[in-house]
Amino acid sequence: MAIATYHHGDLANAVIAAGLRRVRQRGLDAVSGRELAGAAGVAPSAIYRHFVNKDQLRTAISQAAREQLARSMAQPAARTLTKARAAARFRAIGAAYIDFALSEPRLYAAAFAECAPPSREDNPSAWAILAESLDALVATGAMPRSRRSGAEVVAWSSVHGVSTLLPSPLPATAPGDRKLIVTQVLDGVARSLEITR
Amino acid sequence: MAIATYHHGDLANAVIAAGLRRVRQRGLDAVSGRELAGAAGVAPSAIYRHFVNKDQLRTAISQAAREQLARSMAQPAARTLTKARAAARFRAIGAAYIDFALSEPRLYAAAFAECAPPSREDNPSAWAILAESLDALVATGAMPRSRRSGAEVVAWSSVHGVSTLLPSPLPATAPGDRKLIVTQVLDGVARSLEITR
DNA sequence: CCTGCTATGTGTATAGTGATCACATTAAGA
DNA sequence: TCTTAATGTGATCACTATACACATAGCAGG
Repeated sequence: MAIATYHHGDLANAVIAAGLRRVRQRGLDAVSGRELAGAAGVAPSAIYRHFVNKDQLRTAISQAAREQLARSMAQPAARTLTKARAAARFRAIGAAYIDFALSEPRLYAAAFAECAPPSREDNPSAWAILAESLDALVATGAMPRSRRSGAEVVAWSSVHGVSTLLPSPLPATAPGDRKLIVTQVLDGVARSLEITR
Repeated sequence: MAIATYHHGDLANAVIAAGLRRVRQRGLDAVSGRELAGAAGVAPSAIYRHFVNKDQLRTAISQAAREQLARSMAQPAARTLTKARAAARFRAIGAAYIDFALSEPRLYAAAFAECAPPSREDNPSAWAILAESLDALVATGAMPRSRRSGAEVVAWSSVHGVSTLLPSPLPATAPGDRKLIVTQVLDGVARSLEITR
């Protein structure tokens, strides 16, 4: 943006981007509309042309954070599907999820802030990525078909749980211990879903 | 409290109690110091004699919520320990945790609000309850000793994950489906830890 | 090119919030 | 009883969300 124009042109996205920056540094609770407006070079009240509420603004930021999480979960699908590759990809998706939570804790927290719960419809990409990798497990015979139903929730629960618990309630753990815990949880998921390779 | 005295006598606890009431209705973000002071029949600034910060106040409320959760997890220990009883108790603890999250969603969210992460030291009772039930599983031979190390995190992750995901991201599920999901996750934990009965 | 319509940004105002501080009141112990 | 430290009060400040009347400009149809 060079010369200041009266009309911003893309204020909504600029505000969300500024919000994400703020969230990474200080967390979702620290974002104030005035500050984001200032960062976008605009008067505080201008925001209300694009968001009815501060809550809606928070929701939009949260949604954007969820999209970043989903992007980081995207793993290259192997061309030739084998049991081992399907299992490895499934595991990599879980590891990516946990990695995101550990490397961007505030963004991760914002993504699951109470204000804006994600749902299957709301967040199709992440859910789809997981579902697809589970289908591949069944297709390659790495997981019994009988375990397929509800497997998304079982897998997501474990991964989400450890992602939430690792940074805050169990912060005393050394990086090495962390890695061990992650491995243990991912192994547990595999055992729980009877995944073999 | 009958006659209004200048000195309240137990303001800190009164404020926390009012805060918990507020949290149950509107969530942790909706609590304002002024309101809690009003509920306790005291001037807004009086709170600062007992909490240095609003953040500390939130932390105290969050801690109180965690204590309620731990209380609801307390399950009667059987006198004569059998494999089946140890397994049942372990499962009941997990189910109680999930029940609490579903019946008091705002309280549960407040308990794990980012401001005040619980830790092993901070919240000994819940951790101790879980650890003890795991020890009982090993003692009765319901779980191989090789799976004991780190089992707390594995179990807690799954249970915490589904507790967090069920109310908000997957709210479309019918009560019956919920029950099925809970069963599936608890079964998964048992399989993951190789618990038999 | 003009003319108006509509989306978008500005400035000001209101009410509620966290926080501070000097001061008032009281409980408890010397 | 007197003193002192703990606790509550009231006034005050800076900041925030939000509403509203007004200003500006992009754009469509003549």
